[in-house]
Formats: sequence, C-alpha cells, structure tokens
Amino acid sequence: MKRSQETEKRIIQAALELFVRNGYHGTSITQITEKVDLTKGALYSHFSSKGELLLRIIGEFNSQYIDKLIETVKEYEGNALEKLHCAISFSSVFALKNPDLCVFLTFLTMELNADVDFRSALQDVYRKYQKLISGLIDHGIRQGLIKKEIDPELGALTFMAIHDGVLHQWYLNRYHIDGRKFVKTFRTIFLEGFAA
Amino acid sequence: MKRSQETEKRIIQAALELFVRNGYHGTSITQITEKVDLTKGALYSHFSSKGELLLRIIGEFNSQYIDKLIETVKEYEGNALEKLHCAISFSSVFALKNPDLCVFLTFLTMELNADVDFRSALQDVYRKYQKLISGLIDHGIRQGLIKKEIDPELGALTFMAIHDGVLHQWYLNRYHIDGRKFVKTFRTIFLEGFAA
DNA sequence: CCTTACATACTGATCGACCGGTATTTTTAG
DNA sequence: CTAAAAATACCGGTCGATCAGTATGTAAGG
Repeated sequence: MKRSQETEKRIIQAALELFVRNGYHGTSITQITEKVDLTKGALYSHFSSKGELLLRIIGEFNSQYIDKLIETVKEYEGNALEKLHCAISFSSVFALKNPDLCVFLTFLTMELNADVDFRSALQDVYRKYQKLISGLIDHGIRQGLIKKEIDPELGALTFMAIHDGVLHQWYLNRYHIDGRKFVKTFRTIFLEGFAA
Repeated sequence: MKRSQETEKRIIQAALELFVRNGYHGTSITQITEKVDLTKGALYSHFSSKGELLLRIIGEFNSQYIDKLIETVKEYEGNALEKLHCAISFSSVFALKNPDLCVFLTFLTMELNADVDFRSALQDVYRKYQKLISGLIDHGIRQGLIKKEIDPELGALTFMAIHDGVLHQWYLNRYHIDGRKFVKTFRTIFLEGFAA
C-alpha cells in the first residue's frame, strides 16, 4: 500500500475514534492530527475539509459493514428466520471486532440529525439496511415463519431500533457486562418475546 | 411564577431543542440567546456555564420523566407484565408529548460518553431506570409471567435498549411513519417476538 | 529533477466566559 | 400612598483561547 493511503487510513481511524468518543463537533482537527502525529497542513493535503473526513467514514461503514452484511446474508443458506439469525450473528461479531465503526452511525446520526449535508448520506445507509431486513421479513411472512400481522417496513425499523439500542447499551456497559450473554438475552427476547 | 424562573424555563427549553437538534458542542451560547431573544450577559446571570445548563436539563428529565414513570408504574394495579405494558404506554405517550426531552438523554449520552463530568449524572438516571425495570422483570419471573432464563439486569438493559432504539428510529422518521402503528408493532415483537 | 508528503506559520471567525454599567422591579421606610 | 433604597434582570462590549482552513516552504524518494 502506498504511504499516502496508509496515512489516510490512520487519519480515518483516529478521527473515527475521536468522533465516537467526543462527537463530531466535540472533536477538533488539531486533536486528530495530534493523535496521528501529523500537522494540520498534512491532514488538509489528504482531506479537503472536516466534513469530507466524516463522509469518508460513512463510506467506510458502507463498504465494510452494510455491504458485507448484505452479502453474508445473501449467501447464507436457510429460511428467512435463519437469515435474520445470521444477520444478528454477523452484527454481533462485527461489533465486537469494530465497536467504534459499528456505533459510529448511530451516534453521529443523533448529533447531526439537523445537518442537511450529512442526512442524505446517512439516510442512504439506513435505507439500504431497512431494505435488506424488510425483504427478509416479507419472505418470512410468506414462508409462514413470521407473524403475518407485522408490517415489513415497520418490522424492519423495529429490528434496526433494537439493533441500535442494544449496541448503544452494550457500548455504554461494555466493560462490566458479558457481551455474549447480552446478545443471547437480546436474541431470545427478539425472537420469542419476554412473555413466558 | 417569578420573572427569573420564567426566563430560566425559556432558556432551558431553547437549549434543549438546540442540543437535541445540533448536539451539545454543536450548539453555541449565542444560538441559545438568539432563540430566547436575550444577550449572553443575561444568560450568564442565570447559569454559570454551558455545562450547568446541561445538568439542569438532565435534572428536568429526571423529575419530569423518570420519577413520574416510577410513580405511575408503582400506582398501576396489575401483574408485572401488565406493569411493563404500563411503562411502555407511559413512555409512548410522554414521547409524543415531549419528543425533545425524551430523546435528549439518549442523544446526549452518545455525544458526551467520554465526558467524566456528565457521565455520572447520566448514569444515575440510567441506573434508576434499570432498577425499575429489572425489579419488574424479577417480579414477572417469580409470578411465572416472564421467561425464567432471562437475567433481570440484562433483560432490563435490553428493555432500555429497545426503548432507546425505537425512540431513535421514531424520531428520525417521525414525519412519515405512524407513531401508534409503530408502537403497536414494537410492542408485539417485544412481548411475543418475531416468530410466528 | 520533480512530484509526493509533510511542516511551519498564519488568517479571520467564533467559541465560552466575564465584565462594568443600566434598566426594571421589589422592598423598605417615612 | 409614596418615594428612597436595594435587589434583580438585563445589556453591550470585550477577553483570551480555539476553531476550521490556507498559503508557503521544505525534505524525501523514485
């Protein structure tokens, strides 16, 4: 890999960590350059603005998470319910490996939900996700595996909501709860509900 | 009500709206003063710092939401499962009435999760919530209404996760989805799961 | 030798915070 | 009831620090 690409990767990684930790507005360019041991001039020779840096991270999320999730689910052999299982598993494993990238969208969506420039980029990602899940739910209903009274779109939103929420709580408590046990609890509730 | 209290209320309301919309760091004191049509000097005669303003809003959340939720659930007559129902209903109604205050904690927790000053204040609120829900789950298990393999603490975290996530998704899509229908979908999944 | 990759040094703008001073209201006293 | 006195609420301006961004210089390497 070229040195330039190497540096860009380091910058993106540092920016990602700081954005997740302190928020977008709460992170300064100087903080990022200090983390990668560069100067501002160097950073601005790679990225034209702070906003572009953010959009690049969104792109990274798209290619490293969403696209691979879609591919994994697609290639997974099984019925719709098993594919939903597969999606949960993939997300769980990915979240354990890349916690920052995984919570990035959720966190940033909240801070930047009024910023028109980023909204569209963020919505694209969300829509892609929703389409995947609602498709699976639709299949599941027709296969008789999922309750037919569930609206696929709203069901997908609920799925994403649960996914985001669990991710958030796990991130907040990740040092004093058992991630695997939490996922198991979550999965039970998700598929069968609370009620005995 | 005294004029001073009236003004403080207006400031808090404006700050809340802006914090939720643009984030804490993304909101300047000047923006807040412009919204309430005051000067910076006036604002600083009511609040000693931007941070105190934030803590005051957290306090508002505590007294207006958490405390009332606990009281409502406590007074509600019914078994543990019905009380969980009650909690969901209360949250839904409250969220429709006070969307900003309701999503405030979730949003801000994410942006300020590295800020030690606010973490403790935020964690107090979360712990209070978790204690309420885990208590209900514990009751529910002993009454045979909730699956006994669910750990009350993790179950409560999952409940909060779902609650936060649903709130988030609803907030993002609140202008083009039916809130009541969404809550219904969410409640079905939550209690009975996806599977048919 | 010349392009790529970075450093240095700077800009104007805006940040949170803090003044001294002035209206405006409330309390006190005659 | 009223006028002086005190307390409150607010204003306009300013502080040093920091922000995102840029212009120019330099050193390394193919």
